Amino acid sequence: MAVTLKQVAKRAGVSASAVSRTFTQGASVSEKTRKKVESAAAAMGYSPNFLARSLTTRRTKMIGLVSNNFHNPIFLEVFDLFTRGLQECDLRPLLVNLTDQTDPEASVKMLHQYSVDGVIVASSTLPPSFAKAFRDSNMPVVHAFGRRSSNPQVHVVGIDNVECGRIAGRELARRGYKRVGFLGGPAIATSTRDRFDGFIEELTNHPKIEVCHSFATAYSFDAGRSEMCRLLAQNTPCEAYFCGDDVLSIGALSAISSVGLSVPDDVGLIGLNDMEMAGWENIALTTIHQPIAKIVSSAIELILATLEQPDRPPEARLFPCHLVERQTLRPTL
Amino acid sequence: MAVTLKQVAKRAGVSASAVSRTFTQGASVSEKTRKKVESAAAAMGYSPNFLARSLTTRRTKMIGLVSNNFHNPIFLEVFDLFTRGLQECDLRPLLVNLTDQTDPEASVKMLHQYSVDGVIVASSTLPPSFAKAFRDSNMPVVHAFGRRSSNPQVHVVGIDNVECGRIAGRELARRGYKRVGFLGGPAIATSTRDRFDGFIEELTNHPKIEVCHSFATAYSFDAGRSEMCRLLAQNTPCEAYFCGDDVLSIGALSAISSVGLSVPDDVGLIGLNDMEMAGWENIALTTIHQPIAKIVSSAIELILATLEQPDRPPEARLFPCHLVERQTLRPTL
DNA sequence: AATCTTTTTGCAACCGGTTGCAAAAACTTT
DNA sequence: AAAGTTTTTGCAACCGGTTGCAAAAAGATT
Repeated sequence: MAVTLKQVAKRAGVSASAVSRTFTQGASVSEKTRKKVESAAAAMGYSPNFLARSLTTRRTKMIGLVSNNFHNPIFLEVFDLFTRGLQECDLRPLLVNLTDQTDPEASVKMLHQYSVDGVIVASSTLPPSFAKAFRDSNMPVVHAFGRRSSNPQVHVVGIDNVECGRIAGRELARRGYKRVGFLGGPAIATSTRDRFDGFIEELTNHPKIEVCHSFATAYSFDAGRSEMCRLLAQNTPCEAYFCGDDVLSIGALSAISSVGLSVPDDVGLIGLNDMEMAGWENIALTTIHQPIAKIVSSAIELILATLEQPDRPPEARLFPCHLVERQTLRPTL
Repeated sequence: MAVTLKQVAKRAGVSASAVSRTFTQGASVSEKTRKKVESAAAAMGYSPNFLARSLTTRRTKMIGLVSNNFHNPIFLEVFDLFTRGLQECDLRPLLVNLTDQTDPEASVKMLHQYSVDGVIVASSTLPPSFAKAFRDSNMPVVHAFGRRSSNPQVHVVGIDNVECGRIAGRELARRGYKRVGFLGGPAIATSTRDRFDGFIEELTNHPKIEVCHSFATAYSFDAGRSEMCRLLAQNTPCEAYFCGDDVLSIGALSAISSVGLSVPDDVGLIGLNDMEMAGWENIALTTIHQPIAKIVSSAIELILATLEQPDRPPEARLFPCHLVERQTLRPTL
């Protein structure tokens, strides 16, 4: 059905190689044959088959984009940035949605079978070992929103979650809260663990502040809401909470207002991410800004560099985060 | 680097065909050679290269997933459903983000060059002609969330937007509003136009009700918010608005409360989509439910059917929508 | 054991391209 | 015009698989 190179060659009265070269960057073709080929190709509506080409060039220009965060609105922004960014580099994302049902190993094999040039794992909950599985299968990998591990095996681009925990702890202390809580995402998520560690660490500097903690089952509105409901039903809820993520915060916000309490007067909240929605006026969440655009573009840059130079030593790029004050923490005393 | 079929054949002491057949569904191989091949393959870590295979089978099992809705949170749900659904059918989505900068024609060519088996256009703003361009390039297409056109050229799966407009109109009338507005998405979006038409049509049955309309620049929070700000600054804003989409409604909601008015006492709002967020307690949007899970699974079913039978006549599957009452319209009189 | 069927197998051509190499063509230089 | 250079060209092999076909092997029937 589709027009092939040979047909074009025939019509243009040249060899197949000539046609191939016409469509290959930097190949040697005279102006005369190029013209002949181009007009024949245009007339027949020919364009080269990328997959056939990839067989010999060993480049598919496809990048596996693997994520398991399809319930956190911030990931729509992330996907938008990734797809645009990759497209600008002439790469196409092959999307993999890692659900509970899917076998992580299978996705490694699958992307290998499709010969993707590289893989970007975009997840703050997957362990470094997952990203490493791609590396073991000889694919360049970047783990975006991942955790820097002690002996780095893959590139990591993200934030310093421990430091974010410290920022949150410091901020709550500064505002004079005396009883504060950590409301994390899933207890197994590396991001939650790190944020927790930083938070606790910072608050050991303030021994008078009482600290408690709990974990939601996911980074989602519902999980945040139900966990906060549980907390509020206890005898002594905290005065303020550091939620592991904005969407958790928004769930918590909803729980708080539904029992008739108000934010920040009765309960303070601080989130993390600064997703678009956090700035919506009916939410106005005080939160720690995570520079996702930078993270994404840096991840793309790093995967590109690794395509050029596959044995590049693993690198960790962590971007600084900062507080964005809105209306869910009471003013400094 | 990667293990090839020939290497496996050599090690197993059989021909290349035997190896190929071992990995091909329903091919004829004796139990004995299959065992030999499988153990050799396992030892060497071989798995067939899908792209090389696709050259002869003419099936890549890749589906182009094209969208331009990367700013509406409902599309995260849509992407989640599409990616899971496709994965279950052993298909992989090649994602295309159609931004203002990207040339629509280029995406047609690109997906053609990657030999995708089919294309799903997931957008309520793109015109039918866009989906048709894929058809013209000989790819099976389904336009999800699209508009049924008078002479259908491609499959369409979605809702009856005109009917949704009627439902909204009927509901506002039933609640006794005397001055109602339509706050649409982009005026060129087919979905907005249809919803508008249905809304107007229904309200002609209620000549006493005054109707006005305006259009936001996009289906986004900001667009909804700024358009509603503009409306509220006018002399005589309406008593209630039908917003073309939930995220517009939420933007509008924010605008209304920021000028100190309350919903539904001062202004009523009804949205469309029933995205997850509409149910969040701090939003509680009354809206028209669009069955996205059904739309998505139906779109996948239809593309699968069309892969089997490429000349299947174009079909339109429109699902009924219904009102979900929450707290942004005043009670019936 | 001889014949007929059915199943399994390998050969070779093919899918749609790319690319090293040597010959041919086009320029330069003398 | 001959010789030397550089550029362009086509041949043929290759990328990693699949598949029609006829021969070989295995199984069934007499």
